[in-house]
Amino acid sequence: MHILLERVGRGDVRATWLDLSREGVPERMETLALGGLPALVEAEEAGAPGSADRPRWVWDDTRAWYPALLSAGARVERCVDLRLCHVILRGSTLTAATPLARADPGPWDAVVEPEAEAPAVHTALFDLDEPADAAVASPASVRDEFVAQEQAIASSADPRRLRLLLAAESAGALIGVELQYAGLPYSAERHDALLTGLLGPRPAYGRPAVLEGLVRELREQLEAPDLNPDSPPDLLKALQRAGILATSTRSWELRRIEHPVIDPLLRYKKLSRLLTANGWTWLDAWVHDGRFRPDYVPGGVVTGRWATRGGGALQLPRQVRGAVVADPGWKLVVADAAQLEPRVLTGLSGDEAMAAAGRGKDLYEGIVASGAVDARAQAKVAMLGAMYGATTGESGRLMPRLTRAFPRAVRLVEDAARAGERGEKVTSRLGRSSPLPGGRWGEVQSAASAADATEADERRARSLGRDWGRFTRNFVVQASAAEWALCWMAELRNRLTALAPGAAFTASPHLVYFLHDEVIVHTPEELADEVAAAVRASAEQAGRLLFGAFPVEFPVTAAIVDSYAEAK
DNA sequence: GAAAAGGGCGCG
DNA sequence: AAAGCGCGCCCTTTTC
Repeated sequence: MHILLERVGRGDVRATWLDLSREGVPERMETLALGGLPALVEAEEAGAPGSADRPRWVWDDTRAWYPALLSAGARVERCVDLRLCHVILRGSTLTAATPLARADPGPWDAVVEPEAEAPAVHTALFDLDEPADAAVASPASVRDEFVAQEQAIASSADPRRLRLLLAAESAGALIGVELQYAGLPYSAERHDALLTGLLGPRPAYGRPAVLEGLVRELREQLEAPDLNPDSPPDLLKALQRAGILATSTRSWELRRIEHPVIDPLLRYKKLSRLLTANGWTWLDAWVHDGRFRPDYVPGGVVTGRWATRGGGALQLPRQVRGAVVADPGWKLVVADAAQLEPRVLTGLSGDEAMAAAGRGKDLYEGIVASGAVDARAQAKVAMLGAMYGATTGESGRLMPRLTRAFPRAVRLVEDAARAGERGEKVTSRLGRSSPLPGGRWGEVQSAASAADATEADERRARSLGRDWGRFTRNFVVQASAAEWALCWMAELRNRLTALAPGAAFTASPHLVYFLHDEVIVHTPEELADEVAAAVRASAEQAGRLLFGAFPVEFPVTAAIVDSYAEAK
């Protein structure tokens, strides 16, 4: 049963019960005040979890509906996020022939401006004074859009995969809101202690003492009393005056130079980065009441990966992970999918040899054992090179050996690269397609094939083509890996709910962090082992959902710890 | 004086 | 060894 929700009039919501087997004819409709919605949701969600008569809530945008429901204690098991699904169906090669994909851009294609959207965590319970244009959809369009999407899926080239993708994407939208609601358990005290230990006490203004001392040292050693080490041109000039032949001020380049100024300079860079990215200002802005609550954006990346808005949650440095600490009596289960992308490539290509290499062990060790390369580091660099399109260096040199050992896997990424070079779309396992090259790509390519094309035109076109080929090469793997991760997390979410039936969301095991191929669950100590088992079982299930019976394994590590820093 | 671009670095 | 993919965010410099 689908229940469509849309805003009507001022402060009302219309719920429409729709049974798809009845041609989109509504079973019943009900208009209620917004304040009454949590009660409706709770009543409809009260059935046995997972049973067929469970509702699937259909709305324009999960971020606009779910935070207030969650705050009111109304948890939702399943939804359809029409905005996210629309993006997928408009772009997918599997639905290219459908009316939904062929129509001119409409309101559902509008980019949602971050500032037009209420910050999810601060949304009051259905603010009645919300401006009228806040709703994305006009009153009639939720049902029209839902019906159009259903039609597009049904007439697509692979409805099963698309349905799975859209369900996973929508589950991701729910999880994104729940992650923010729960927050990552975070000790501001530990973070502050770490900063103070490395930088000195928090200054009222200006640089902390340790950084100030380093700047003084740099200025003396380089005999540049006005040096601003934060200015790359300034710094480069000072280095060159001191006889250091660097072409940039990047740390990895400086690291190879032997000179007494390099050590303090590298220390300055590291500490300065810590201060500006995750210093006290960051702490004040993002950590409150023992929780770090970043603003996740499911589907925020072209490949279907998530993005974040503010807080930099997906770049939380290893350096500060000791501040992520479980509550007393609780544990963190930190889970990481081992070598996810190469394993996804294995499944995509049906490469039996690579599946065997990854069976029961570290995939890179397995590649060494297969005789393709001599050392684990080589296996890793070769695989990354294949998936990213490396042509030079060690990675490029290893490609022929990798190709000989795993022809199917390598052919899959090569084919994706060639398609991109021709300006075609490529499509992930479940049906997310890459965008077409934009900007001046078309012009450049036609200029290069024109009769009067110069050599420079051709070079430029080839270079742009290769660039786009590397993007599509990586797209098929990264997008499919993102799908695996969504399925993993959605499955895990259901299993966690089942571990503590009837318990309030944040009083039972729940997801608190997601990082592409890694999740953290916050759980009462006594359930930690069961959570770890659920994490592994969910990974197996995700593998089956994407690749059926093909024997590619998806091992996950699951560490039961008090602090994130203790994992791996 | 604001916006865009560039350099750099954190994460996967 | 620092290339080859996807990001977000900070600071400085350049451009409008």
